[in-house]
Amino acid sequence: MVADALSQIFAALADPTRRDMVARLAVGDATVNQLAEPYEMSLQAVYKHLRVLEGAGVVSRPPGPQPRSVRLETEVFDLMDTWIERARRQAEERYRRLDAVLSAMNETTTTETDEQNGSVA
Amino acid sequence: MVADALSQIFAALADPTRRDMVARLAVGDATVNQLAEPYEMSLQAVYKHLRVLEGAGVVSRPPGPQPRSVRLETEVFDLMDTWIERARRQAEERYRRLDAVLSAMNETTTTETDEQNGSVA
DNA sequence: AGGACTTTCAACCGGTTGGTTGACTGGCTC
DNA sequence: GAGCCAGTCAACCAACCGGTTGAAAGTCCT
Repeated sequence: MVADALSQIFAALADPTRRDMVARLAVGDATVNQLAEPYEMSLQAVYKHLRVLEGAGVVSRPPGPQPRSVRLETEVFDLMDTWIERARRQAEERYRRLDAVLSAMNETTTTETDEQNGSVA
Repeated sequence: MVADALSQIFAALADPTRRDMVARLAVGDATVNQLAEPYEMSLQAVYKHLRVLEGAGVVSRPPGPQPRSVRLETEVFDLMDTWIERARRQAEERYRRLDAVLSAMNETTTTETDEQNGSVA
């Protein structure tokens, strides 16, 4: 196992319950019980989710007195952003290049170009 | 199942092979065979990955002549960004607020006071 | 029509996941 | 030290995932 960091982060955030926990933790730290309170599932299930988030580095649990706190670890956002923005930038750049090529072709060759497109799903 | 869009997107990107496909598709469209070429796995396995990406809306396959092309669908990046940045912003704002409170406490009350807790409703 | 190639479906397998229940530990407070 | 409460571990289960193989459609070109 020990999947790479990004895989773990994305996988951790692929669950709605876990995303909700993260959203709530962004507002403020919480204990396991506070975290579990809104959900229907058992406390143990929440704890398991927590361990997934912790394993992905999305969350940390500084040791402390009885009601241990859970804290959001915001660096993972940077990791995701880096990957996402890289892909996005490359794609956009490519589209720009493609447009350039197309318009260049349009200028030089005045032949017809019936290009019908209807994307969108 | 029809899990919500974000869950599907995150889950799709949680696999290294799939992320690699996306990275390569950001550079340019490809056919399934071209996509599959670098990997050890069977063509069918690649196809399955493709369907996951397609199901998440990360990728589209406009109908066309025999070697069908696979195209990256960049809108999903916006969806992820929106979620990520919202969480990040809230967390940062909260830390800023916390810092303000702490420094304020440091200034006004130079004596007693160990009121340190960060709980949440 | 035949043949090659691409695409897709289906069944199967081992490992992981999300959830359950039950039991156990660790600290605090009487 | 008894008891409670928060947190944790372990076993189990059904469902899902990533991969395989085998077979069936399409689709294109002679």
